[in-house]
Amino acid sequence: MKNKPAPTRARNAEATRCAILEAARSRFAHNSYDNVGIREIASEAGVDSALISRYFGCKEDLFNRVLESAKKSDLFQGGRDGLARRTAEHLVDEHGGDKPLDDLLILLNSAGSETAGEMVRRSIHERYNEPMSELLGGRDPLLRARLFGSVLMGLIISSKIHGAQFFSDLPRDAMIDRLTRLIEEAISEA
Amino acid sequence: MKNKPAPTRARNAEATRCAILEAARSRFAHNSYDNVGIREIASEAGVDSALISRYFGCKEDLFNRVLESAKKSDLFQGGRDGLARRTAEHLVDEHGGDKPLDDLLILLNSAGSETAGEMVRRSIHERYNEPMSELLGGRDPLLRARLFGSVLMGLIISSKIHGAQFFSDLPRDAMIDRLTRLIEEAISEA
DNA sequence: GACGGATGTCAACACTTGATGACAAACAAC
DNA sequence: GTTGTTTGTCATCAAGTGTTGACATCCGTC
Repeated sequence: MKNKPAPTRARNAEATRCAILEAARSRFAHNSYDNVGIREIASEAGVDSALISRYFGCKEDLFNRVLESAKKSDLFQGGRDGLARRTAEHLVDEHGGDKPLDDLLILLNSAGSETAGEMVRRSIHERYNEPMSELLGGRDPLLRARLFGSVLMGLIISSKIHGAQFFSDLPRDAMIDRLTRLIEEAISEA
Repeated sequence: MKNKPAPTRARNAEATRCAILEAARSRFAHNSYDNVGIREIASEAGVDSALISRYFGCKEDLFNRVLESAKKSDLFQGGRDGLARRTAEHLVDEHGGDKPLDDLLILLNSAGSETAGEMVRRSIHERYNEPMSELLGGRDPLLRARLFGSVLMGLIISSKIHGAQFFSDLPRDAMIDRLTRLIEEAISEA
C-alpha cells in the first residue's frame, strides 16, 4: 500500500490561484458575499482553505479580485440598435446556461451586504451604468442607463425567485417581444 | 442612591412582544435574514435577547411572524385603473418615508437566503402575485403580475443602490410620468 | 404577609466564521 | 546530496451566531 495515495494536484501556484478564483466566482454568483464561506470556496476549488488567505489575503480582497476579473458584458457589443432585443434574448435563452449573466448575479447578490456593498456599487457604476450611459447617448443618458439596469435586475431576480420557468410562460418569441418592449420603454428617450 | 436605577420598562409581555416584532420588521427591512442578528433585534427593541427565543421560539419563526404580520399593500386599494401611476407615486414620494415599501424590502432582502428563501417565495406568491394577478385580470394575468413585480423590485433595488437621489434625477412629475409608462408597459395586455 | 406564576437578566453552551502560524512535502539550484 | 524556496496541510485562535437553563425580580391571589 502506498502511503501517499493522493495523485495530489500537481504543485502549481498559478493553477490553484485560478481554481480558487473560478470557484469564488461560481459561489458568489449563487449566494451573497456574507453567505459564501471561505471553506465553501476552497472545497469547490478542491483546495485547502488556508491557501485562499495565502494567495488572496482576506475574503474582501478575493471578492474584489472576482469583480475585477469580470469580462466586459456582451450586451455592449452591437451598439444602441437592437440593444433591447439582444438583452431580452439573453434573458430568455441563456438563463440556465450561466455564462453571461453571472457577473450581474454576483453584483446583485451582494449589493445589500454591509462589507461588500460599497465595492458592488462602485462596480455597477463603472462597469455598467457609465458605459451604458455612453452607449445610449441622447437625453438623460445616466437615468436611462439606470432604468435599464433596474429592469434587468428586476427580471433576473424574478427568474431567480420563480425559477427558470418564469421566462417560459409564453412561447419564446412572444416572450422576447414582450421583454423587448419593456426594456425599450426603459431606455427610450421620449 | 437607589439600587434599582432602572425605571425598568413596565412588565408587560404583550408590549415587549410587540416591540420585538417591530424591531425585527425594521431590521429585516434593512438587512437580509442572515445578516440580522438576534442580539441586534433585541438591542433595537430594548430587550434582552433571550426574550426573543422565549416569545417567538427560533429566529426562523420570528421571521415568519414578521411576514405574516404584513398589512395588505396599499397598491391594491384603488383597482386596476391608475395602478401604474399610484405605484410610481409611491416610489417617488414615499421613499425616505419608510412605511409602505418596507414589506417589499423585507421580501427582497431575504429572497436569496438559504433558510428564509422558501418563506419569502411563498409570501411573494400569496401576498403579491396572486392578488395582483386577480386585480389585473385579462390575458396572462400571472405573467403580467410577475412583470409588475419585477419592475417594482428592480426600481426598489436601484434606489437602494444609488440612494434616494435616484428618483430625483428628473422633476417629480416628469419622473412619475416616466415610471408610470414603464410600469404600464409591464402590465399591459397588448 | 406569603405563595406562585409571570416577566426579565445573566452566563454559558455548541457551533460557525475568517484568519494565522507551525509543520510537511515537493521542487530547483548548486 | 544538501540547501533553500515554494506549495500544500493541519490545528488552532478569537469573534460572532442562535439557543438554553438557572437565577432574580415583579405582581396578583389567597
